[in-house]
Amino acid sequence: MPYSAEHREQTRKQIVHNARRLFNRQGFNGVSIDDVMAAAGLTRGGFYKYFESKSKLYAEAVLLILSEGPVTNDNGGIACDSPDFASYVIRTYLSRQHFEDIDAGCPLVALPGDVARSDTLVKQAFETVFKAMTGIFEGCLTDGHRGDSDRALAIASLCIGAMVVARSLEDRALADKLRDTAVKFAHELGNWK
Amino acid sequence: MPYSAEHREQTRKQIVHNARRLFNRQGFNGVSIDDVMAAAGLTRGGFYKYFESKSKLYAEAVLLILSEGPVTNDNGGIACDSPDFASYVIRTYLSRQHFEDIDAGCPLVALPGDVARSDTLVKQAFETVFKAMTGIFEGCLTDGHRGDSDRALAIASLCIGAMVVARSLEDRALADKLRDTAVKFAHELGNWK
DNA sequence: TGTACATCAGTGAACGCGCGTTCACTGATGTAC
DNA sequence: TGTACATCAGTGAACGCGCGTTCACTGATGTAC
Repeated sequence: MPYSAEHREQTRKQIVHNARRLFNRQGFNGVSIDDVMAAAGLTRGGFYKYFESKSKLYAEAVLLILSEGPVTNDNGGIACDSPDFASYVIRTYLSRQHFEDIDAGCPLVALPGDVARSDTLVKQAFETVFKAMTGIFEGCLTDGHRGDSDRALAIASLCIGAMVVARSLEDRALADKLRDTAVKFAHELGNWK
Repeated sequence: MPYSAEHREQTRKQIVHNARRLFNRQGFNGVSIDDVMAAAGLTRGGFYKYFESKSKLYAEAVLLILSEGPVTNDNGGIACDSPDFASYVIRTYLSRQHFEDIDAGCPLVALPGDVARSDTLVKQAFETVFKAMTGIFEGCLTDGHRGDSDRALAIASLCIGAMVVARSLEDRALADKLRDTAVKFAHELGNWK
């Protein structure tokens, strides 16, 4: 039994990690298996020792935001069902840093068009991430809005929509305005300060 | 001078028209020039008699929603600065028909990821369409919100975000709920009934 | 009215390239003895 | 402790295919005479 299971796991992680970065930046069709493997320090041929297909890798890369995203691992020290937490998430999501950091950014922003044209597995991965996001917002609703899952859907849609559009505009000033505006109205919808 | 100018214009229109349909469904990389020309009843070789590059065609196809979209040509007989018109646009935009009619749908929904990775000209086309949409909403704001361009940006982001995500989900019921919810909150944000 | 012709819309082969996937192989590894 | 070996991670050539773009060409057209 040569090579440890740990070695295999490590290599696999390297591949998915780099795939996520590349897919986020270039989209599904813009990234080749060569690209992914080279970024992981390997060559083309070994890919199918780890993944059944490019599509399966894609689905896994989309899910990576949940385990390696900025929000899940680091709550900024705030209780995860408080208005402050919602505010923190919104401001982080719509920050200039997230706008620019496409590599490690949210796949909901970088890949929706791609995903709409992909297979079931990929859409399910996308859905899982989206539900995680709306779940966060729903958990932070208080007062008369507690448990208002529709409201959480709307807030998430607003945040995602604003970022998606912002990244597709040529006018940087308008993109900035769009982010700021979305922060403001997301707070308004959630009744957060 | 063989062939009329009209003939040339007609052929050009055929190409862009089919390109729009195909791009909306398959994205930039998913459509080949062969595909576009074949759909227009022509062959590959003639393409460059009409367009400088695939990218230029893409930009033009994105803009087509403005002249051939459902909203501009047919206002449903409602004054275009009234709350009723805003309501009509929102309901049309988030309708099941628009959800399913990807071919003739809004490029803001079908292509944002693609566009973010495209060149300046394409992003400018995207921006033009987006501004047209926010302009409609802004024109319909009344009462205390008149001229509140930020509010119009937020409403547009919400509508676009909801549709973009809805198309990328596997769960059809959740997609439907997302559309309905966006209709509700877009009305709320615009203070429209 | 009829015909020769310049124009240019449209053709289809070709160029150089990259893709996803397969496969026979090499060689590093930890284990058994 | 040292060595032979089974395992399998990783290699790189190959397959069959499609891409964006170029180009020499064909042939339908309306015009000039």
